[in-house]
Amino acid sequence: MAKLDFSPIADTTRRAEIVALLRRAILTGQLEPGQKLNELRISEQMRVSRAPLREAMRELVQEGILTSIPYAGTFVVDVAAKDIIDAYSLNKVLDEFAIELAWPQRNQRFFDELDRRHEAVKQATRAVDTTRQIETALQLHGLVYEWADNAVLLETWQRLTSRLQMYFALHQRARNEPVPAEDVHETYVALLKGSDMRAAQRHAREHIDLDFEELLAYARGLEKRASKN
Amino acid sequence: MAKLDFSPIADTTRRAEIVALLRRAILTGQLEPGQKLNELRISEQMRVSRAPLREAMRELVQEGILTSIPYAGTFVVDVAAKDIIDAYSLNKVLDEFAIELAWPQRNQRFFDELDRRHEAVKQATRAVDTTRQIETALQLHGLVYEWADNAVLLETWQRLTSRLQMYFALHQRARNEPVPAEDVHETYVALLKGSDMRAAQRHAREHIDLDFEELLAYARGLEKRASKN
DNA sequence: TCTTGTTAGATTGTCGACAATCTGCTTGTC
DNA sequence: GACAAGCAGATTGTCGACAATCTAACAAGA
Repeated sequence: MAKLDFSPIADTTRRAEIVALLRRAILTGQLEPGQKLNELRISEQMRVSRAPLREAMRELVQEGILTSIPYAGTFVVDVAAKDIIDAYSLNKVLDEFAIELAWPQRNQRFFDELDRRHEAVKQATRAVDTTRQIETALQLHGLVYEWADNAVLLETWQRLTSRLQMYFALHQRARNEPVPAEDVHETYVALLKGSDMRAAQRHAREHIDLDFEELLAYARGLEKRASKN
Repeated sequence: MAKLDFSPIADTTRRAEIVALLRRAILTGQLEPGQKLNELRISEQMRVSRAPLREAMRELVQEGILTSIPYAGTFVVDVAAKDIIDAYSLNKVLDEFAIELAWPQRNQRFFDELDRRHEAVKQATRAVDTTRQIETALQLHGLVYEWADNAVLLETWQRLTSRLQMYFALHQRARNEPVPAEDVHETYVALLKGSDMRAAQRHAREHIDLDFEELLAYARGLEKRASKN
């Protein structure tokens, strides 16, 4: 019998589809921070009842991108400068740990996948598709987590990623100019292929800091706007 | 006007109460790993409809202590040795980070709270209340996270704590003998009061390893039992 | 004018019933 | 006896309606 790996079939519940739809809307910035989600309106738009919609919302609340106040409503989480700083500083620590765990697991398949994802980033960059650019970049960074062989770490990172993606999207949206077309991941990929783990960890930190500077500037703008109200 | 700090009023939704009830049942081991949660039966026992119960379950699924399979049911997560190892190794990294962040924030209030929580552990130990012993020990360890002033880190740890508490409870439940009455936190507390941060971090790691050895032995038993089926 | 009480409208929380799906048993066929 | 098809029961997923609660506007009184 020919050996064939089947991927798991898609979730067939409305709930799962609603979660995907809402998550995408939030992470791409179509739903803005602080915005209220009206259950009746959304359920009518999606042509579903409120039950699966509400269950989906509970999931996203636990995922940390929605926040719920009883009898008041469910809102897209507000983003403060502090949140971005916190997420990034934790991300640094986790990245270092992930690289350490993944390091001995690296093999040809790892390198191939690394190249594949790097290529996806470059392609999105060429196409000037900012949303996809963010997605692919995070997927590139996610590879070490997937290879770290630590389910809890991977899950933690995926939760963190949700917010990072949201922050990036907001950032991109805020500034009207297009994203830089240069490829900042060249060194990162090269180091992950190399033999100096410490160097790779160090670069991951510095690389993150680089993006961080821009994001932080955006965050400060948020703060200023908030203090006006 | 006298200055008075009001704490936020309790959540008044059935959903929130159900979450608390179920979480407690799982973390204390009353609901065993792999066990199926029958919605109709539970909703009748609690005298609520299935809607808030299901929403509560979604939250606990995202929290990582329940797992759901569409049209099949919702189950208490299975615990494998690998899960315990993964959770603990991540916990070590986070502990080190938390201590680093909390270190410059320490003040008299921190030390007072540290003593208070330490006292709570000792009291639970004297009373041979194993469930409470686990709870208080985790709260003691949680202090540095609360003082680290990083919301994302704190939230991550709280999620991790859920599982750790569950693992400990299962462990305690598995062995019939009572828990050791000695106090293993004396050194931990002393080091957090001291001036050598590295020493405190190092001890946190080793201390965790200590508990870990016992837990791992339990985990191996689980593996053996699983392989029989 | 400021505060307090009231009320109407909108929105969230909860309920009971129905639809979709799964599981295990039974039946029939070879 | 082995195996597939089909049926019945139980359980989960979804729906529409009702109850509880909040918000904002308005009225009444100090």
